[in-house]
Amino acid sequence: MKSESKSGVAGNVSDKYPALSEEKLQYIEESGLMFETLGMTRMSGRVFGYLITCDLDAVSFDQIREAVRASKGSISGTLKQLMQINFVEATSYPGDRKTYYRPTKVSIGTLLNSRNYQTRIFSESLQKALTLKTREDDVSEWLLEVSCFYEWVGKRLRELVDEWETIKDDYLKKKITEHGDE
Amino acid sequence: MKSESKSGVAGNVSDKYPALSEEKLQYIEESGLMFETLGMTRMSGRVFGYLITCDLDAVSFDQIREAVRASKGSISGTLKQLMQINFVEATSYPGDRKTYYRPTKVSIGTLLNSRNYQTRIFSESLQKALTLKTREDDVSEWLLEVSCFYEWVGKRLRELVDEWETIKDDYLKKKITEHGDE
DNA sequence: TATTTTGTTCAAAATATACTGAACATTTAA
DNA sequence: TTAAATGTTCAGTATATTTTGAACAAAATA
Repeated sequence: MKSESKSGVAGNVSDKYPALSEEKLQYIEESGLMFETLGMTRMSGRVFGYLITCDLDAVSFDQIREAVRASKGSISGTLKQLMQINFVEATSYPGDRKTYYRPTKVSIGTLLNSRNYQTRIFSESLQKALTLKTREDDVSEWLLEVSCFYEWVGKRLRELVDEWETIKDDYLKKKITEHGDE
Repeated sequence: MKSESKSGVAGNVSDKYPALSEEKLQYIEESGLMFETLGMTRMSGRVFGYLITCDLDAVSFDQIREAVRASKGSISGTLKQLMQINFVEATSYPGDRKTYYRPTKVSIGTLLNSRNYQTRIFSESLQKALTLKTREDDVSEWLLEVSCFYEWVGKRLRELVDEWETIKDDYLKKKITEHGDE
């Protein structure tokens, strides 16, 4: 016999795992759309959104599958993607043959670096354009300034990461007391 | 700087406009692929790539159309896109009913700002995830640190733009003499 | 050995996006 | 007024991407 949905809204696939709150389900969808605007797949956003809000140390393939309501194939491919870009990592437990997944808590430096990748590509393309020009005009000037700026700012950003490491404890403490504890 | 080859290797669609060098045609395609990786359309990259390398103050719809070999409809839509995001601007000349297009030479500050847009979206999404969690764990800690870092770095980046404005003349001068004039 | 668990793979279907080309609108020129 | 120039719009087509679902593989268990 199939079990009926407990929450009157959208029925759950099964009752194997505790149901997610309506808010979390909604967040998972939002995260999917957000990842899409970042050029990734909607599914990868859903999976990541689930992993960072599920309040569990790590979750199984099937648990993810149920949370985001997708096929095994889709989950399999998506997890591979997310692990490839180091957004997600796998764990396992002795006496358990399942693989468990959790968000990778990558360092600020790493995040900033991948964030800079696209900018670098763009900047390098502008530099190349400059070499192809046969006359000097305000476009040449602009191309030169922009590509130089990105080169310069790249260096400065690396310094900023170090600076953050030294001040972050104070900054975070201030932030937490501002909002009050939970 | 390189000199333009007049005898195009691959036959052009028409001889209305001077042929582009093989190198520039190749760059235009590269630019298309690059824009695609940035989440934009290939055609917008081709058009922008043409505009920044064409060595003309501004070019007509038809000139663009011939350079990138696309339909009128595609050029029309693409130019609209590029003007929408302020990568391209239109000009006109008295006694000439055509519209001419050229790359917008936007300020460093503006570029940095639009570059930050996606990051801000991502960071805000992580903040929201934090509010949905029902327990404190290392994911909460990570979410808090990352979103705080982005908030902080946003401020610092605005300072960097000011700093750039004060040093850029020296920086560019150094850059130019490094490479030597051609 | 046979069966169950835990996934992976891949062809096909569903979906989304970009591009073309013809019809249309608008303005200027003849 | 007619014709030419300059684009725009949009339906249909072409392409690319994502997702599904069934078949498959490997490992553990009965």
